[in-house]
Amino acid sequence: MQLASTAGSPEGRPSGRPVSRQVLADHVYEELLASLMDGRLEPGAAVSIDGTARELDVSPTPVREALARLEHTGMVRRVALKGYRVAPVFTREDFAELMEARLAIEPVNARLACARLTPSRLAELTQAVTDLKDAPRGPTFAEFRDYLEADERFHRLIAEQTGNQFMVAAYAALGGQIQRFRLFGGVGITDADHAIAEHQAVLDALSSGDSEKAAAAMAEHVRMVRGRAIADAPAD
Amino acid sequence: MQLASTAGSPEGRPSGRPVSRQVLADHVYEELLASLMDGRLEPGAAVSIDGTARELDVSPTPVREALARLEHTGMVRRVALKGYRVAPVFTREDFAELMEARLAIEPVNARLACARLTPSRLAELTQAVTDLKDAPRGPTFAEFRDYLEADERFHRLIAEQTGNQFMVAAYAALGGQIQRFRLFGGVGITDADHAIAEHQAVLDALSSGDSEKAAAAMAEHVRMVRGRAIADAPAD
DNA sequence: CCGCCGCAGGTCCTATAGGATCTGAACATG
DNA sequence: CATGTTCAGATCCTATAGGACCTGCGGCGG
Repeated sequence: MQLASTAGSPEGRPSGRPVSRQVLADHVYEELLASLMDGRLEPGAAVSIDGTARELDVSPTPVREALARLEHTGMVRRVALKGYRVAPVFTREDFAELMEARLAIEPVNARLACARLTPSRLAELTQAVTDLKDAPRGPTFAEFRDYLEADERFHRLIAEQTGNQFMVAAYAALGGQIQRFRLFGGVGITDADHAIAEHQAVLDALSSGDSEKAAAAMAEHVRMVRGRAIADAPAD
Repeated sequence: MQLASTAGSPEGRPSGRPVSRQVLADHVYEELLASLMDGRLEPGAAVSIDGTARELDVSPTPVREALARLEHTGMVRRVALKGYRVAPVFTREDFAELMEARLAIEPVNARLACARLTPSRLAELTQAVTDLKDAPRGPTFAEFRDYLEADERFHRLIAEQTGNQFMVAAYAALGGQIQRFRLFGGVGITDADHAIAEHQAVLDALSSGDSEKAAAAMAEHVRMVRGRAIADAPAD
């Protein structure tokens, strides 16, 4: 088994990955996803297949495949013969619907995760909350990027800890939207102190082993997020 | 604005769709999805890109795009540089997880749908239950195909009736798996009489306007499905 | 008889070419 | 001035070509 060297690239990989070779479409997918998550692509902006291919210096074929995958996540939308566009900005109704969905799913995740929590996973969750507390919260995006990442990681870890592939899939279908909303929903991280306290409460409930308490703490957290966003968000 | 005539097709569309032209990749996607839903592609079977392209008489490019979309539904799985395979058979654990996820999502859907049920939607739901009762239940697949379709339609209509795009997405992520399990999970439609009664109960609760009752009826239905499947399914 | 090697076919992956369509702007006309 | 037309560029969509990799099979040496 030798390293992949699909194209010329005569200099070889820096310290080549031994296995799990990567396909160009995967690279394009991750690149586009990062652009969407980081807000480099604004809602409504067109995502040209040919243009992206030129920008990433690949052919349109892998870009087309990456975008086809992205479409199913709701981050981009496609119109036949017209191309892809970044999904439009969230309205208040969208936000209310998203929170309703989170309320249906995340407390269940917390309850299931609590029942089979392992020490190593608990450590990861604790680390996420610690990162949340330590993350800078400056005004520019670069400065609260780590905060958002830790927040998303906390919720995703709980979903994964359920051990239920379908609950993970259901959360993943929402997770990207949650992240996107944080960027463009009009509410910054003015609620950091409250949010950190709520995350800590969820973590405490989980480590106590009381499933119902964990579910309740998560439900309370989501409700509080909803309440603060409604209070802060500008009228649309 | 004129009709699409992408390829030769000199005879034109039978009664051409005025708008919403179709792209080859869409056609391939629907064709593959139908094959998966109908069980023509068995779990674990390889889905060759080139082979599918030859079979449908198109180039590999649209097939690749269609498969990229299908991957995100969980119906097929992809291994880099090795191709796509139909997702493997459900185990008992998979089934238990799927039912857990349904229990988290579908009662919420019933409650939300109940709160904003329109007469026309109620008529559609009633029709679905009627179709369920009238559908043949013979031993061969062709004979209970309509039964499965009506069953899936009933649940999907409720999800759509919530008016919540995220709950629809969450259900859709499960819907395909539910359908697939019905085909290969080892349990046929021996439970039709019970299932029909439960669907009727959900419908009655919905039309009564009692949201909590609707949610309870749906939860009961899912629990009963789980119970019957566990009783019927062979040990794996 | 058993293991190794080369080869052919199939498959995946990417790039490229070319036809069809959309978009926007310049231009002509009432 | 308003409106319709034309045209060029960009874009989408599909087909095709070719390189890299895997797999199975027949032949050869031990």
